[in-house]
Amino acid sequence: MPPRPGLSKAELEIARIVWELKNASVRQVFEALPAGRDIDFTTVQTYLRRLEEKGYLHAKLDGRNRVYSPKVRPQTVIRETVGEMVDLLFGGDTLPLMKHLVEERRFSPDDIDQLRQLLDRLEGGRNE
Amino acid sequence: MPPRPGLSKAELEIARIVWELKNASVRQVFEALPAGRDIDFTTVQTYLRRLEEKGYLHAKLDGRNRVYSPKVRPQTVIRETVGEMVDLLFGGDTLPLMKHLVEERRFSPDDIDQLRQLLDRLEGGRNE
DNA sequence: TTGACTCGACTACAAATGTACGCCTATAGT
DNA sequence: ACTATAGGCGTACATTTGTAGTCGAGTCAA
Repeated sequence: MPPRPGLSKAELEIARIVWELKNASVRQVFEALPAGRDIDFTTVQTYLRRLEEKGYLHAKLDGRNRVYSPKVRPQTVIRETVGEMVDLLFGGDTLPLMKHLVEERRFSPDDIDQLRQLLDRLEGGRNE
Repeated sequence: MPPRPGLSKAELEIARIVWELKNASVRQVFEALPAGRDIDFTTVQTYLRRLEEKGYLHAKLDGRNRVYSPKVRPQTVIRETVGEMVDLLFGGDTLPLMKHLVEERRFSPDDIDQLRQLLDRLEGGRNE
């Protein structure tokens, strides 16, 4: 089986909304768009259709309305997308991305704590 | 001024090579392609031309050869690309991406140490 | 000086992407 | 029943992306 074709930006945006809602009709997705994101209803329809074609979403009929739900797990899409970006931007090396994030994006002290704990847990696992 | 148009994957791949080489002719870029990446010389030419058009690379003539060099700093491109991905995948929230990376990608104990140190430095800065 | 090469410029072109229109039918209100 | 709506479906279409071919001018070797 050919690997799933990748998601475009617009498609990803829409897919994310479906993930959040778990289950959504075109209209629901449309209405969930952030204010200011000004695209046509039918455009959303098209993205959802493509998402289904590409195998990322599942659609079932509720009466004559299509209700979309995730098919591929978000986790998977995230892994693929991030992986691709790491490859392209850092030649596959994750650490530089981490460094970039820590340096360039603002973290609250709270976030930093959480990260520290994550790292600790990792190390724990390793030593077990 | 309109914001620079984004880079496509193939373009990013090529741009990265130029960043590495600092300075490169089409042929040098072509030859620096990883084994197995089988695209035509003229294709590379096209990507470089587009990169120049989009304002990411600077080209100067060395005799009749074009030599490309970075114009926009890699740092900037990385920031934009990563930022966009964080928006798309995590609604702009960086922490989940960090978590994802820590959980899903393998880090060596050494990497973990480096990350810890990064975090420490951050906190130091904050408390100063 | 005649090939054999190499580049740069221009052109080409299919696929993917971003975005929307139009038509038909079911549905709800009157 | 009659009309104004809303949704589904198919279609459209410009732009961007991935990829390459052609042609003409310079360059090097014989």
